[in-house]
Amino acid sequence: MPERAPGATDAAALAVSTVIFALRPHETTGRMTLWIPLVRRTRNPQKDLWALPGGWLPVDEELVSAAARTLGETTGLAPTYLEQLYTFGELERSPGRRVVSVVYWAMVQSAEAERASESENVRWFVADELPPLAFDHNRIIDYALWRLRTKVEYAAIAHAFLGATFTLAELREVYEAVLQRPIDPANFRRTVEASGTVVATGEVVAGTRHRPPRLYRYDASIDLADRGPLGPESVPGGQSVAGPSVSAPSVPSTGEQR
Amino acid sequence: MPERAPGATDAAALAVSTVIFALRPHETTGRMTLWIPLVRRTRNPQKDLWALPGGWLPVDEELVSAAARTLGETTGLAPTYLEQLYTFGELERSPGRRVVSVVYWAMVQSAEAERASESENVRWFVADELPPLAFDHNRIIDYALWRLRTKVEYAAIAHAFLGATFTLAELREVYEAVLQRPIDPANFRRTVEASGTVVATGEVVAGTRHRPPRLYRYDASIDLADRGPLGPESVPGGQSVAGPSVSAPSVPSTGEQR
DNA sequence: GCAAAAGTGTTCTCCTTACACCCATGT
DNA sequence: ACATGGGTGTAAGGAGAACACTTTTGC
Repeated sequence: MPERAPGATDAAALAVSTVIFALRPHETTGRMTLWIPLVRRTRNPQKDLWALPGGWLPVDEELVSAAARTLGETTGLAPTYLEQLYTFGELERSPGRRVVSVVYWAMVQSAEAERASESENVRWFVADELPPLAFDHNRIIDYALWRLRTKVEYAAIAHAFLGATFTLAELREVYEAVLQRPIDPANFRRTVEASGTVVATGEVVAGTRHRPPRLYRYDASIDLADRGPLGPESVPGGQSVAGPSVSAPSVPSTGEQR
Repeated sequence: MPERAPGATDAAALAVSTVIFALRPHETTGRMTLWIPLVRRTRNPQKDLWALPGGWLPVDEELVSAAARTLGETTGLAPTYLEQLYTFGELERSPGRRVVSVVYWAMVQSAEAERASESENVRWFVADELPPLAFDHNRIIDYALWRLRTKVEYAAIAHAFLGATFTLAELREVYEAVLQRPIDPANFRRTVEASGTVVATGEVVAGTRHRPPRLYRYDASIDLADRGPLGPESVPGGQSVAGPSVSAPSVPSTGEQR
């Protein structure tokens, strides 16, 4: 166990990347779908391939901050949820140099994501229809997708795709899009209400061509209580940022099978 | 997003540490308890404080390999389970220098751990009765403990503390020690058998002063099937090593409350 | 036979699921 | 009125918890 840190030539390079999720209608089917913004690599290695937003870790910047920063640089948005995913460090994952990437995953609000910046070098892709990406980024995204879909079933994070207030139908649409299966509205309502993670505002939405739905808001006090031993981190620009992944007490996953 | 990795002076140092768990009788109560081996720091900073085994990451070594190596150097054992826990990189976690630590957690067999090496600079501690440790290592262990206790409830990993064959009473004892609560033997049996993760060998253990219990073995084919998108990594010396944390299909958590 | 742990059977309760049905609004 | 989704009622099925009871060994 050497006490002196290794020099530049004999050390791995440390990078931070982020898998960013937003919910938008699918281009052809129109159904709500998970989208991910990627950036085009402008240099070698892997020039012109699409890749996760990220960069080298500055010595004086926190890991989460670096993730939140690259997220902002890519989407122009602040994340509503940001959590460390995994650290990838295989010897051969980047040709020529040993790179260790601390990868985060994030959720941004769907409404905002609609007007997210898109340019020659930044493009949004449907999460399940990705082209071959740079490095091991396909594998990383597969894992992030799995984590999102798993976590949504046991933790109250779905609201991170929505605004401050929302109808239960909107919340249910998030679950259906993420889990890719229909959910029974009746059971969903009961499960969510029983979980206590959600509070009725008393207001309703008018203008629909049917019975006006009630508006709900997430109970922030509950969110704080379920973080486990390591509390949520805070990042300058961001809102709610999760520390080491910790289970929440109750989250709806009700409804029909398949 | 700079393309060139930063040099030594403006880069964080990359370290790998491991939280190692074994099950041994508590020194006073005699009950099965979680133990953790720690090493005494022989240099500054934090000289003479106890710390997690670990070291700087060599450029040419895989992250898991580095974790498995430090584990072997500390306990003299090969891990039966090894999984990445989290990456800690707070600016102020190590005085004087920016250190980013990729932390793994491991389980070693209890029987072997009995005769694990202990010396002036390596000592085993009861996991819930730790002194103040170096750096943020108390916090890291708290998180590792939480992860172990959470994961044991939904993934079939408890057998990693045991040998190739075991009785259901031994397996139950593992659960009781980790979860710190009594479990009903009758319900435990049914839940485990229904999970399909365990197979009877047909043999029994003689010599007890009661009815001879049957011996079981874990079904390895099931273990492989539940890894999710990223399969288990393999490490030269180790046995079963888990890739990015993925849920298992079924694991017992039956029995009495509290 | 007795103690002790292995192993089986049975009931109760709670949570999830399925689905019938009523409610409130726009057209 | 009627279409549409919001919202309520209710019953069936399954998993977990509690606990009585039977089996098989050592002493």
